Amino acid sequence: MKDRPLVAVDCIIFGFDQEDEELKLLLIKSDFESGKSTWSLMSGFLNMDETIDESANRVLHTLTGLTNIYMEQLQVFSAAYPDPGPRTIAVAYYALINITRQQKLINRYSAHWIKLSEKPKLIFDHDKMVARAIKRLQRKATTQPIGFRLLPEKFTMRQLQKLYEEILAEPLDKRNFAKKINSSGILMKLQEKDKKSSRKGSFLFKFNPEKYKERKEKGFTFTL
Amino acid sequence: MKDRPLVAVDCIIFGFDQEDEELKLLLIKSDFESGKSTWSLMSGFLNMDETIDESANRVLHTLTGLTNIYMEQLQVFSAAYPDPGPRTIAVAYYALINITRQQKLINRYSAHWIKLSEKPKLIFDHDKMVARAIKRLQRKATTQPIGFRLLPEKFTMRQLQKLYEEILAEPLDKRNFAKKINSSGILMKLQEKDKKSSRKGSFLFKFNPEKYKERKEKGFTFTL
DNA sequence: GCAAAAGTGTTACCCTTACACCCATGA
DNA sequence: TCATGGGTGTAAGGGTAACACTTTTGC
Repeated sequence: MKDRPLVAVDCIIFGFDQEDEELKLLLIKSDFESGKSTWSLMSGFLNMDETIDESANRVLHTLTGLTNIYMEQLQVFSAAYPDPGPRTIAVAYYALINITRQQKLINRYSAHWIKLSEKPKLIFDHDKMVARAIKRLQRKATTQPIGFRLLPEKFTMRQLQKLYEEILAEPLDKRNFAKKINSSGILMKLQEKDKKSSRKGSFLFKFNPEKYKERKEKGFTFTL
Repeated sequence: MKDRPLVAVDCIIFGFDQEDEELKLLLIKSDFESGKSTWSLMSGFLNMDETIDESANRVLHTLTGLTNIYMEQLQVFSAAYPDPGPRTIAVAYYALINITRQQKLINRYSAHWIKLSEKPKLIFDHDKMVARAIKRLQRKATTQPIGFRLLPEKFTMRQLQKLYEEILAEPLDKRNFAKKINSSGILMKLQEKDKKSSRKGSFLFKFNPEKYKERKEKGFTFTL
């Protein structure tokens, strides 16, 4: 009989903070060993009665209390973990969540939203996982309409653009961006305006999943 | 202490047959249970002293005797395997190999090259894995110059086009194809001609990895 | 000389990009 | 009335896609 490794599930959790308009990561701080703090991704172990996807969802749910979150498997990382302890392999998932929705449960686990630009060094090969997740997110977000998962239900064109600028790490042209998004026809323009960010106020939009589904069936593909 | 699953490694092995110009899969036929034959991917189990990548290479090497093969991890599949037996998760890899290079070892394992278009039903969730691998290959091949891995060192423009037509499952325009490939500048046109396929003969080409590396460093990206 | 595949350019269209001014509002 | 962000159109250029005829050679 073969030996078996322990299977960990590590979650790269992206959030977009509308306050400071930055992309953030949800990280866990463990203060073991006399003040030397260590940062890591949120992790758990696979149970024998669940699939890996279920496991990842459970881990995320435990931390945030959230369900129905966009999650996708990245890949398996099997680099040797620090020697003592059993052989472990890690399956990495990334998740997209809307930051404002929850804050209660997070603090219980000493989890913190950290700006991507200020990411500390993480344990094990978690840094590699994050790098990989960013690349995947960049591709996915320009290929499928998943960016909306990081925003509240109603959002302004400006917020959406800022989000994509953060994801792609490059500035985008305001007019061209609006043109492209509008021509895709998968957003509903609401009559409401958000007046927080300017005196004039800016129109709110909503993602329209039915419209997207309908177009997709006709061969349309979202591309930014 | 957590329970631990058995970790299998399953290989989706693509080959391009220059004889009949078709994309093929290397599949294993097991004739257990009175004539009822079952098809599957080439599989093995993870050893505790190797990474997953190493494991996949070992499995492939065992079957084909080949080393230095293009392999890439697809993802983990953890669907419930037929009930009896230990809990297993499977890491799928896909590989690209040049069919003509080896045939000896393959037969020992009753492995067969099967046309993609004639793929039988496979055990477990191997069908899902294959479907996934094809999609991945389609994306990768139009994005990075990996198609050459499926051809011998020297090949004609026509063979390359046929290969891409197989991968993408759609016909391509001869002139536009040559134009694009040539303008990428990563092929060397040799003086030799291959005279097997026509009286006139067609020029042979070689992939030029140095040139590709050089261009890539200047920001060039291969796209078909 | 003819059959069979190889090789080669041009044009139209679309999509992408660059770019600047007026509008609405609250203070 | 003015400061602030919101909203909008056009023109040029580059890239993609469609398309047909000539060349070479073995038989």
